[in-house]
Amino acid sequence: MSTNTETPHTDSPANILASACPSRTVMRHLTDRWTPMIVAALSEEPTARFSELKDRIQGVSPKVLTQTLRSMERDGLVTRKVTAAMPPRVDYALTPLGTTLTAPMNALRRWAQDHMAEVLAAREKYDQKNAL
Amino acid sequence: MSTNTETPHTDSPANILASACPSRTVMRHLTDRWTPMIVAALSEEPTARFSELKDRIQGVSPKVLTQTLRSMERDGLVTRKVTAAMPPRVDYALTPLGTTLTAPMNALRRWAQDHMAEVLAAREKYDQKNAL
DNA sequence: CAGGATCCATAGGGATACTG
DNA sequence: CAGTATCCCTATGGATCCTG
Repeated sequence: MSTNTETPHTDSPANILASACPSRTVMRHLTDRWTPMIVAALSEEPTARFSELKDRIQGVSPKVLTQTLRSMERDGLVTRKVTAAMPPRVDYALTPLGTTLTAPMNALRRWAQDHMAEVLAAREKYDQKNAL
Repeated sequence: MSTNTETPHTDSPANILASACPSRTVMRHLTDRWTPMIVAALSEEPTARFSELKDRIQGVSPKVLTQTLRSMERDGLVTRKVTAAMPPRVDYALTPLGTTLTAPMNALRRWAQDHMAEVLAAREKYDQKNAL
């Protein structure tokens, strides 16, 4: 496909640390406030309606949930299937690409949950030392 | 320690999806704009000076880098060692706790880098379909 | 039900200049 | 060198009301 016959599949100069690298925009979306939670919810319940998501992800507003879902859809992480009817029904699910995200994303989720206490303790200690 | 003699070590009701759960604040810090990059940098180079970090993490301003490092220090992820001298020298490194983060965090980083092209392609396709 | 529309608040973060 | 100090801006996200 390319004129370069060397390094056939190692052609990933992508680097988060480089400011011009597009992978940064990818990373930023992955770290959007609600993205990890949507991934978490959809990895537990493979397909979910809008209001199911809204209920399971406590505290998210409909507007922002929509925004984030759209962004994820645009990035190819999520599918949106509309079933025209009354009342309307829209189902969200992870794409194959999105599914490959669940492992790393849930790992991060677990880290946050598992180390919550340690982090909280560290914060207290830090705040004490540095004069509340 | 507790009056509850059951489920001795399963006492982690931490859940990202619950709005009141403190793990959310942990997660939010993990997904701060520059946190993943600092973890990436410090996992490659175990100890680094301020300006080294600033150079390796392209585009970060000194102010925001300081902010993020402070926040990570407070959360117990990073140590800050000052060597008083002229010129001053400050070294940053991951704590043991912070080190346990490198795996999940770098997994996410790799995902972003490895799937960059796919995501970019998905975006283009989406934008075309939905009238640029 | 699934959002779109609107208005609004704030905090995250950028640029620059300065200092111990 | 390793930051602070300032000023500023806009993008993220919250609240509320409305609609196909």
